[in-house]
Amino acid sequence: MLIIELEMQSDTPIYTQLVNQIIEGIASGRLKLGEPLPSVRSLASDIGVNLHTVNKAYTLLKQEGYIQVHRQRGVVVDPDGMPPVTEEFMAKQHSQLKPIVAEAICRGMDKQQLLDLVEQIHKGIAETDNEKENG
Amino acid sequence: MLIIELEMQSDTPIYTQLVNQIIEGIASGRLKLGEPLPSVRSLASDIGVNLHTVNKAYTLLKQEGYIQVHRQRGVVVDPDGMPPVTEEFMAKQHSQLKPIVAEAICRGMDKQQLLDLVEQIHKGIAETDNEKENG
Amino acid sequence: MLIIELEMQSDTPIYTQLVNQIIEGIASGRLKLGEPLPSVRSLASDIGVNLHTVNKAYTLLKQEGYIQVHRQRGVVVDPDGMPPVTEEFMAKQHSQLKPIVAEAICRGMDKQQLLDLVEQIHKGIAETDNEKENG
Amino acid sequence: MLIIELEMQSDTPIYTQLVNQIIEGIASGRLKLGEPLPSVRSLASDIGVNLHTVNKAYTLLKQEGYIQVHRQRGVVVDPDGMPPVTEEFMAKQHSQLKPIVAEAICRGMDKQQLLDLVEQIHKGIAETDNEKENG
DNA sequence: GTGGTCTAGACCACT
DNA sequence: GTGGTCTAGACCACC
Repeated sequence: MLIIELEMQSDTPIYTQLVNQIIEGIASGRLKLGEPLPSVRSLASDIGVNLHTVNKAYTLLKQEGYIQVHRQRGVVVDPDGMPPVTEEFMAKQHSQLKPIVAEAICRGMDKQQLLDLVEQIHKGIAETDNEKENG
Repeated sequence: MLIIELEMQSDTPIYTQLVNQIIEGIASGRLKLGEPLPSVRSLASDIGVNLHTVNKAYTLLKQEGYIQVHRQRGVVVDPDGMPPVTEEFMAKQHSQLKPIVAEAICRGMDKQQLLDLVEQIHKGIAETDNEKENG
Repeated sequence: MLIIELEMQSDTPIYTQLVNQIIEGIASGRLKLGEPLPSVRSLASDIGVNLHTVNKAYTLLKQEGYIQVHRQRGVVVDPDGMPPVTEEFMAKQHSQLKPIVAEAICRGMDKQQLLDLVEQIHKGIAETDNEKENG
Repeated sequence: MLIIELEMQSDTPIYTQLVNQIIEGIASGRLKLGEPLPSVRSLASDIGVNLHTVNKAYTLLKQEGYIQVHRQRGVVVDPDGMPPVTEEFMAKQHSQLKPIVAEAICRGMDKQQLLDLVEQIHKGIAETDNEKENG
């Protein structure tokens, strides 16, 4: 089971934190394709948030193609694979990264430092992935 | 003068878009240290938003150390330089980058593609800077 | 509940008076760590000011680390403790105290009188704290 | 002559900075009773601010009894001595000190640290005073 | 119902 | 004319 850690005083909405952590779970391999996720009800009670909040997160993940929601089988990580790298997605990545990169430049981080940071984050997420490959 | 382009129907608050674009302006060298920014009122009327929205953006930029409100020269890019790379800043960068990297991994972008994207964005911002150097 | 007393004709902005009184409430122990504060709207209507004025006070207190906006519990005194004594804070204290001390010297208060005044104010704030300890 | 140092990007109005620095000049003994101050015009041009700003500072200092303004002799530190410690003054000191002390308590400065800080500031101002005594 | 955001319009302090 | 403050009223996102 994926361990969800929420910061209730963050400015990031809870449903967004949920979405992010589930996507990170998939990216890291802790959640495998086809693997079941807890029901809206049980997850909501587990992490102590409103049903609507979990529901919103699941709805978003479904819309973007990360999960499937079946009446009987429940919620599962989409067994047919992840959504592709669309132009729309690239545009979103670009617009999200731009202000981050700009701020880094302003404060004097050079390009290599920034790339190192991204690489470090990538490693931090993907290393569990290797365990999956070997497991 | 910096050209501000707002997306009024974006989910990103207008004041945040303003903050980002001004930071990008500084990062790109289009806005130089000590350079004056338009007054709250004139910028607000120029871009067609309320004065308070611009004021909020300026207040945030001031708090983070990007600009100063000089009693005689008005609002200027902080002539004493940009805020440093603090631990707090690195933590913010990390938490902002993490979900972006995770989503990229999920969708099958490999590490190099991601690094290339960041590098491309970096170039896109910094190239105006070079024009300044050479100009 | 903390009793807020505002002087509407003071030259001190209302939001600053609010910030000060809430900080005094925490210092005196009348507001404990983790204790909830009234919502922006209810406090605004209670003390008869605009919602934005209260909001500005809360925003400042949040930025300085005195309070948190918890997504479920609402606004609370930061349960993780108060902000530390940073160099920046000491510098602010110094620059605020300097003109006060200078004026006292001019008017002939000697050092001991001044120290007594500070001690008296300190007691005045901290004594409620003792009541809490003993109560 | 008193050296005036203004911070144009401070949130403290320039006229207030002027008032404070002149009072500190008197407190430290660098400005003696009866000593002449520069005219509004010359001071304004010296420090590069508007006439009105200097005028406002002098007006306030006169109202509080720190200086005298004569048509012929010009502006002088009041030769008859400084204003006394009135109840009104004590009330002002109290209300100014209260939020400073409260914030110090919140952040964990103990009473002695605070008293030490005040004493240190007092010394910093008054030590020039001794030179006056000996001079 | 909560805080967050935006608008519109007003007054004041400062320079 | 500048920024700072305050008000009033509105809509939205979140829970």
